Amino acid sequence: MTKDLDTESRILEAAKRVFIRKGYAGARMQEIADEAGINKGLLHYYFRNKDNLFGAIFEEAFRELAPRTVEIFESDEPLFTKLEQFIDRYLDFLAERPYLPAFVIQEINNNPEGLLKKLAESGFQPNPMKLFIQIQMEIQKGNIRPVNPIHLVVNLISMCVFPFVGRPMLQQILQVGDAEYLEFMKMRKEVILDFVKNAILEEGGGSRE
Amino acid sequence: MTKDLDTESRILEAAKRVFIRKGYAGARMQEIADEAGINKGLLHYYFRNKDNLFGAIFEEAFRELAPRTVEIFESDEPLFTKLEQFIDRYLDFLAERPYLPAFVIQEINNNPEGLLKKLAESGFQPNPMKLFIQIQMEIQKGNIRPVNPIHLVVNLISMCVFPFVGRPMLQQILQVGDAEYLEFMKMRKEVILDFVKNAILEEGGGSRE
DNA sequence: GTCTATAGGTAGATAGAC
DNA sequence: GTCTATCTACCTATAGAC
Repeated sequence: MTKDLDTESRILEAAKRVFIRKGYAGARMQEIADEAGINKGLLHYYFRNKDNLFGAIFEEAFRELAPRTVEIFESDEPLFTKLEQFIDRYLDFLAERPYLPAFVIQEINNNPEGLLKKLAESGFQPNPMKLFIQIQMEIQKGNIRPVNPIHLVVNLISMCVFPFVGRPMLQQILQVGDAEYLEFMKMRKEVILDFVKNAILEEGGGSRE
Repeated sequence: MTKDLDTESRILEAAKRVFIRKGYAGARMQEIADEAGINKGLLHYYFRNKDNLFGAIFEEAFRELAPRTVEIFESDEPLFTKLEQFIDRYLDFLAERPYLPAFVIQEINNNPEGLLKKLAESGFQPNPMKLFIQIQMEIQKGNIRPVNPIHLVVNLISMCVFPFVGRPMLQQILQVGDAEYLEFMKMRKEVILDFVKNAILEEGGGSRE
């Protein structure tokens, strides 16, 4: 439990937990109040209504998640260093917030117009061009196989994020218990990096830088 | 619009659309009635309550989705034929029901106890062992690199499903419009198969059977 | 700032006419 | 089977005491 933070922070923490657990439509102001150890009235005192409270949570969640996701676009490192750092940091990040991506994706899917418009207005404009060009250069140099940069990035993100988003379904399909799944997740950094490297490295090919 | 089907089917079709669009908690019986072109009373006449109606939709959705997902476990084909067939059929299937996996995943995530229990009771018990053993055999024969079978299957499913589940987010990150994304999705069968093959084929290695 | 009480609206479910 | 009207419960939001 969050101890003696100020009330606003307690509300935000509680709201985050409830919204992530139930989604916007399934969350109840009463449940958030209970979880924060206060009463409903105070929720409306601090945040005028449910939309406002949700907006604060969603924006915070997105601000946490998005920079990590697009981090791979910004760095100046060589391609394989970049890939390795991205996988390493992103999986660490997700391991500490395993429910974050499913929450963000669910809410965007349920309300694409509203939420995506707000994100665009808030100036969220990632720029993947630098990475795409870097990949093209490596192809021209003969270091990696000819791969479509967009597909490479989508494959990478998919392999990192989906095991969190689709965890219950994957466990059901693969008939894997909780302990086994956690063990499985620990190995993924190495597995994904190997998988991607082997998929794109030119066989005879040049240097890895 | 669904034309002159019998009422029950019209309700099911409408409910499916609304539940998929809004999720269980966000869906309104009124909206389903409107979408079916009938009134609320009839919903309760055919399906006693919201839970019942949702149950019918979810079970149908899951029955559609799950066999496709685990289809890869059943076939008797050689490994690479199996992979190719799975990617081909699964992406065709998803292209016609792009919102299905996000819906199923969202509802399982929001209510894991209830829905997973029902699935287990309904006898959904996939058996991935045959595929896992087949992969091990190929490794022993030196045809493919030593890869953990679970990770291979998770990587494959992730690359197939996530572009549908996370589409709005991916488009936002990659700054890609609708037309461009559809174009991108058309290429994915080939891309995923190539990616996986290159990732796991032993370089010097043996036959591809 | 924090509480209790309650207003106002809406959603699911039922009753009953046709 | 299908409709309208209505009940009941719940949920968001507000009012007002402390």
